[in-house]
Amino acid sequence: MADSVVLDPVDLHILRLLQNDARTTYRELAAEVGVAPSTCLDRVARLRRSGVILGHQLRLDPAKLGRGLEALLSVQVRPHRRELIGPFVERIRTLPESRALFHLTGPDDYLVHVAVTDTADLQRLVLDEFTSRREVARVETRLIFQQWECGPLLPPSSGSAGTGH
Amino acid sequence: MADSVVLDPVDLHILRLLQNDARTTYRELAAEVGVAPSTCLDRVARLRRSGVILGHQLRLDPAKLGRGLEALLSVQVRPHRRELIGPFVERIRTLPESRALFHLTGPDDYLVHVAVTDTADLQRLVLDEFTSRREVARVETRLIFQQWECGPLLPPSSGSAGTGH
DNA sequence: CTTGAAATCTTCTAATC
DNA sequence: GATTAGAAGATTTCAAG
Repeated sequence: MADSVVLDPVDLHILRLLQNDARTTYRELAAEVGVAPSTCLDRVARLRRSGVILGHQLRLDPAKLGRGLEALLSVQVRPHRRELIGPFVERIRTLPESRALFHLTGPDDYLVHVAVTDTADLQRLVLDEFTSRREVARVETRLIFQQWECGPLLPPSSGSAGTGH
Repeated sequence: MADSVVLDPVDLHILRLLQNDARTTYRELAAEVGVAPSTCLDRVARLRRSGVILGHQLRLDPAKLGRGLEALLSVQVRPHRRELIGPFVERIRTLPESRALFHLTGPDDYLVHVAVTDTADLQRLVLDEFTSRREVARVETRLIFQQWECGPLLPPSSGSAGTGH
């Protein structure tokens, strides 16, 4: 299920192009990669089936939606037991302010990436949704000055990833 | 530039649908929202022009690409001056292991989300690309057990965001 | 993997409300 | 000013080689 997949240079080329712009047409992909459009269709369908491509996502600007302030919240959940962390995760995941949630090693159990209107909104969020919860032992808030997406995700340098199956 | 934009219920409905699946056709959007396909085209084009929609992105599974271990690195850069942090950011952004980079308030200046092959790969990355740099004063590594994407990004509850421009 | 054709989708113009 | 209908042009998709 989590095993890596064998990718040839054509797959990698297609993935790089689609990561650059997920709306690139099969015709353009074909011209760029040097195969027929139907081959690109076939490759992309296979990459979807094999789970390499999880989906197509819209990137939105939170500031344009009235959520111009972003922050990371480090949260300790104590005691750190399944019957407490399950509901915690579910609640945090469904908050409209939450963008991403990580379960981590280390003293802080969770990291929550949130997008809010302003500092007052952030204060409300921390007080009403985090520190008010019995299982939340500690919350540390850090504001995000700036963030960057990084280059395309590709297999480690060898070129074809792992041993496949 | 970062001002929020006025969105009516049709825009919000379209955004919700596209965040669910960015490949939804205008025809399907139209049927769901209750307007003509050409209207959907128009709305989406406007949302792009106004900057609400930044682009279309492919979501990939790092594990399937041979990067089954993810981690967050907290980094202190000292002294924290522009002539040092500029090259640092540029270098980290272009690492194939980097997925996202945040400049933060608080004692740790940067948070780097990385995807690597295994713990040996992570050790190499930390030693060769972080602690070996003169301006990196401290690196704290936390492994990611699990991560979740959260619900669709929408304007704060009032329904239409901000005052527009 | 490619060709080629059919179905579907995107996109534009003109007309309408 | 925004929306719709309809038509032309692309694109996607499939079957056959």
